[in-house]
Amino acid sequence: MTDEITKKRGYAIGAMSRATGVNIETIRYYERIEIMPKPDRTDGGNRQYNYDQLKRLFFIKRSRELGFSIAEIKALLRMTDRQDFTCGEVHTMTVGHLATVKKKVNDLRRLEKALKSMADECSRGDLPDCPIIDTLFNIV
Amino acid sequence: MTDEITKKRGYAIGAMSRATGVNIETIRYYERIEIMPKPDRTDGGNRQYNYDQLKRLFFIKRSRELGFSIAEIKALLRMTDRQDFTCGEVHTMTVGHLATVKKKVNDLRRLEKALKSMADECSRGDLPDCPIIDTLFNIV
DNA sequence: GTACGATCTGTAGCAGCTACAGATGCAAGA
DNA sequence: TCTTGCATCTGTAGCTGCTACAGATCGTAC
Repeated sequence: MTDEITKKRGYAIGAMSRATGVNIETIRYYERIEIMPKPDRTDGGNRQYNYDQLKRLFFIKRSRELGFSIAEIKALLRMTDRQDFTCGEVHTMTVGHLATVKKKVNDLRRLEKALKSMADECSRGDLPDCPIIDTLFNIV
Repeated sequence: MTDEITKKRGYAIGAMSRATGVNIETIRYYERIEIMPKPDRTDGGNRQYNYDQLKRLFFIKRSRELGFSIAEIKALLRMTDRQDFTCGEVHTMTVGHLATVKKKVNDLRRLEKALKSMADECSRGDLPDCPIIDTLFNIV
């Protein structure tokens, strides 16, 4: 945590952005879609965030990095906001998400294989005659 | 190839869709973004495709399944349309695409690991106390 | 006081579709 | 020939998750 981020004061949106690595525009977007709360404002109208909001933004950032969709994050945050979640529920969501990630990995690996075999067949020649194009163009 | 799809006649958009598995709306979208040509029309104004256009749509479908972006497909099609491509160029594009796919696979596998270890740590309990949420919420 | 960066709002754009509404086209059966 | 009913038409708006402006104001250091 840098000097400008302590638990004491409020943070401007730029400080939030630097602290979390979330783009300023994206922070405002998160407010608009209501996964971040409306923060306090200075007299002039600039946003002033507090420590809880910083933690929340970190939560969102990390969840996004883990591939959770905004809808999933909304569900997680709703649970934590209400404090009515159980560990089991969270586990279920995580495992569900894990399954979709696994599926994506599998899909991409098949795809990788297909691309690789296409590329391997190709002579890289100078002629407009290419097994890659042929493969893509021929109707099975 | 079904009965309605032969080289002889023209195909309505629905036949194209059934033959390739590409959504009707998507076919019209491909026309709009100019990766599919404007087809002939019946007197009443309905689209009538020919065999080349069917092959082209298959090409697009397959390329999309292989994860090529529309921009990449545009480039490939421009080359084949002009007949001025070389096999080497196509190979380069394919290998480039292969690299981004590999990177995606790696990213997703790291993600999968992280999710798995989070899920494994979780006791699936009935309490609102969850190591997953803790992990996501704690500021490092 | 002034300068200059930070922030403001509002809107439009990106990819790659998908989903309507409301109006026609077309083909098969009576 | 008429009718029924699915297929297709155009145009526009929506989806996800941002990002990128423009043009105005805020805030702070000198």
